[in-house]
Amino acid sequence: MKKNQDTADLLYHIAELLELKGESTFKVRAYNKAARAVETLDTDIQEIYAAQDLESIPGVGLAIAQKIGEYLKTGNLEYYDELCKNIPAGLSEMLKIPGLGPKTVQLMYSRAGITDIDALEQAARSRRLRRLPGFGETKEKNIIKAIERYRQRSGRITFGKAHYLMDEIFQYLDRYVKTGTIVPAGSLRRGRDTVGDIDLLAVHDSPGQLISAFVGMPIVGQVLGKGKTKATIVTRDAVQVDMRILEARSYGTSLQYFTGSKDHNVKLRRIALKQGLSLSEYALEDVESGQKIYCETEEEVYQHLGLPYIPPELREDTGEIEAALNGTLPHLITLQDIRGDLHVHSDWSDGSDSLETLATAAGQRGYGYIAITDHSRSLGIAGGLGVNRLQEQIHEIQRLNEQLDNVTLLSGTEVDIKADGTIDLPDTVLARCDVVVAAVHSAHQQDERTMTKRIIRAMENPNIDILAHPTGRLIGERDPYQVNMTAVLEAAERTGTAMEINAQPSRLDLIDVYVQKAKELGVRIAIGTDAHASNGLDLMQFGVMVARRGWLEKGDVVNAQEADTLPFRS
DNA sequence: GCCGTTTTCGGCCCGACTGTTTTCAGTCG
Repeated sequence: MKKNQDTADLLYHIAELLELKGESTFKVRAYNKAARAVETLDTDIQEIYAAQDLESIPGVGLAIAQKIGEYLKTGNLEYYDELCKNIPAGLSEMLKIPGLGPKTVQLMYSRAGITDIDALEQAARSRRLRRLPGFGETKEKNIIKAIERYRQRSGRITFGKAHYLMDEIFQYLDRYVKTGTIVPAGSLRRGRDTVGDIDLLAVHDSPGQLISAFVGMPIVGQVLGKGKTKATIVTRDAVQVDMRILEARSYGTSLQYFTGSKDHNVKLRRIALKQGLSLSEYALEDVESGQKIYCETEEEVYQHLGLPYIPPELREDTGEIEAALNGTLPHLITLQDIRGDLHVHSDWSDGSDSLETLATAAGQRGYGYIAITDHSRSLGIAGGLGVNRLQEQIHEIQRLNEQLDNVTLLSGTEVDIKADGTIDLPDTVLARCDVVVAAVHSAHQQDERTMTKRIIRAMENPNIDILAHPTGRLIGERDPYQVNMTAVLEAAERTGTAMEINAQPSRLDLIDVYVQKAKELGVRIAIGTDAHASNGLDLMQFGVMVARRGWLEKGDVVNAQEADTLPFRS
């Protein structure tokens, strides 16, 4: 569904160009909103276009629908070409420099002829920028620093990296917050698979002291801002972290506000206004009387608006507010619901721990079972098991199970889906396994049609229980392969194959949008850590996060069941 | 440009911080 992303990118770019042109912010917002809606569609936009139903996409009206239509039909958009003609291409990239917005970029272009980042840097270094109205020496220096940061910045980081960085910060600040609390907000709290920057909120008796400690941490590379209630730093490896100090009486409204998403908040505020209430991070305020209602918890905020509590992972304005109004919010799965792990590697292939060690680790986590799914023989590089070794392992697991008390080891394998969709181990051997996980590990470059056919062929093999890391992406390193995920999900439903949410922070696929789609289709989901050592079992929390973002409940997840009721054990 | 259990026209979330301004505009989240 590359066209969805292409279309969304086009709309995003139009929004940027309109911004630079000085168009109404509402128009800009409209294009951005439409772009986001297209980006998160779980249907191929070409199908929607073919059904002449583009305007059914929320945020897409007549004007944008026509533009999308023209683009899909001809591969071009005259309106867009016209915009590009009048605005130098480099201006869009200048907008990406933190601190520079459309007004500033436009001013620098019209008054100083600056059309890209290189020219901007030159102007700043030669002290020509400070002559512009509203500019000064400080601003000039800040722009130079911002450009340097922009050039070394790595973009969004994985949720896992953000999570571990947050832990590190908490450990450091621990001694300062004995009398208060610090919690994450923003996309980190919502559990997005990538995080742009880290938002932290704190309640503390001596805000000044906490802010000073925060900007003085050893990991700080640069302090971008430091005020009474908020500070912003960039770590040495270029991750931005914001810290805000809150008042205890406003904790609920503030946490709600800074958790976002922006779209969720906008809709929530609109609902508030309809009830005569203005919602800010400080309080709910009666518009007429000016009376303030303080909320110490998020639950109170939602309650005052007549809504049940909406978990952070759902707050993306993808129907959660409507579901809350209708009383149809899901009871999201939690880490405590997980009973086992169905994707684990041992030292029989490229893992580092023995079967016994893994069994013990599973027990320590309260699991009833884990499936040992070492690589099959195609992955020679990962020490893949051939038929004989796998049979040996099956015997060894049977032997161990007789000694184990609370944990059952399931014998399994992670087989390779070859380029033509066949499996690299014979069915006779697969049939002897408790769990067979299948995945693509090669020929990622196949076109969408070939890849889709390949995967579906594998799923039609009755021995295949789970399709692992279904898009093959490695966040920030490798794009997902081209595959028609809707067709794959329909095949999963038809063949009874479970789709995996791979809990590795660099993978985290199936992604949330398709998890939700899978649920709608009645496809089961397995959350697997793909652990290569016993501590890798702890990655489960990241997989559960994705499941929650996909609206999953306990009953939707295979490994939230006990071993004896697993659907594919015969 | 989109949208409608007060609206098909007139709205569209709200406040902190910064740098430059003597009272505010721009940017960000």
